[in-house]
Amino acid sequence: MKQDAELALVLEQMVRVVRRLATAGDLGFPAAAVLTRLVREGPQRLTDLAAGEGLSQPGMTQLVSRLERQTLVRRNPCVDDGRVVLVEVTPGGRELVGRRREERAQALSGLLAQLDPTERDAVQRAVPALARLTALALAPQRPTDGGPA
Amino acid sequence: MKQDAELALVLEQMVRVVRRLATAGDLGFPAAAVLTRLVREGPQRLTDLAAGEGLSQPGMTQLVSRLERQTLVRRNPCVDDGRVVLVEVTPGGRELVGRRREERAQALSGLLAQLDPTERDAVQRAVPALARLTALALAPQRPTDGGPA
DNA sequence: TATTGTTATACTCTATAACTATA
DNA sequence: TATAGTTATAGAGTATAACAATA
Repeated sequence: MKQDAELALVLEQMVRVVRRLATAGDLGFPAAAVLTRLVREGPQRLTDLAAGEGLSQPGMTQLVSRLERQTLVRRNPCVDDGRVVLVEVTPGGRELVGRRREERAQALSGLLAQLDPTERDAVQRAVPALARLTALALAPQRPTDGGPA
Repeated sequence: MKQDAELALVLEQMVRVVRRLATAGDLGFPAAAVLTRLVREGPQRLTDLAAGEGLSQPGMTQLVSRLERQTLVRRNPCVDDGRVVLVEVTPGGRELVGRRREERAQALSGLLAQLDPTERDAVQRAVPALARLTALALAPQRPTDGGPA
């Protein structure tokens, strides 16, 4: 369908837009995502972070090391299990997440303000559906399995 | 506004989704974008490609070099001006763009099929507005300048 | 032996600075 | 001198394979 192709194009443009929406701290998308997750969900094991962000475990080790070097996160040992590392956001990291959220909100509302009321309305009506769409796309997909039995 | 925050979240999720929508040829997002542009618009100068994709000129030199190594593009000299390089997609590159487009369309229509008719409708109605939104966001922004004089 | 995490290595993506070649 | 492009260098982001430490 033609609509699908247009939607695909718009989605790809969005990728570019989102990457320019917030730039505080000079963090890339994955670094910001990890930081945001730590703020939202509290300290986490490295393995869980990797799984949650769809990265490999070594990839997450390195990302966390970079964030640690910038003192945005801390590695804490786990008392129950000597193997696990609990990653925790620092006050500085928390503050940066807040600033990015601000930036993003500012930029976005500036853009929305330039749309016609009709357009704004169309976008807002689509948000729940788009949220469902992304949730479906990001859910662990098992094509031969219709879901939980 | 609360809606803005939700929209921002959805947009970020979209970034993840788009990156998983098409994987043929193992190309990253920028590589695929350059290739697609070359298919759509024909041979281009390196400088124009860099400007069009929002990369630095050296960045584009390297990206084009990688694509050339994979024989997805070719560098051609320009007869009018010995300094310029015209980058052209090869048949293999063109074919790969086609395959990726297929993949993406498949994945996307699979996702849309899982939405309710109401949700699908809401998404489709928002596409033009979202296109405008991304166009606004990606336009060269000069806050103190209302546009071409 | 299985799990958690790190190190080693390699590749893409990206920038700035310095350079070459052509106009 | 200005423009087009490349090379040098550095850093983020990502993967797989091999390893160490703990359970």
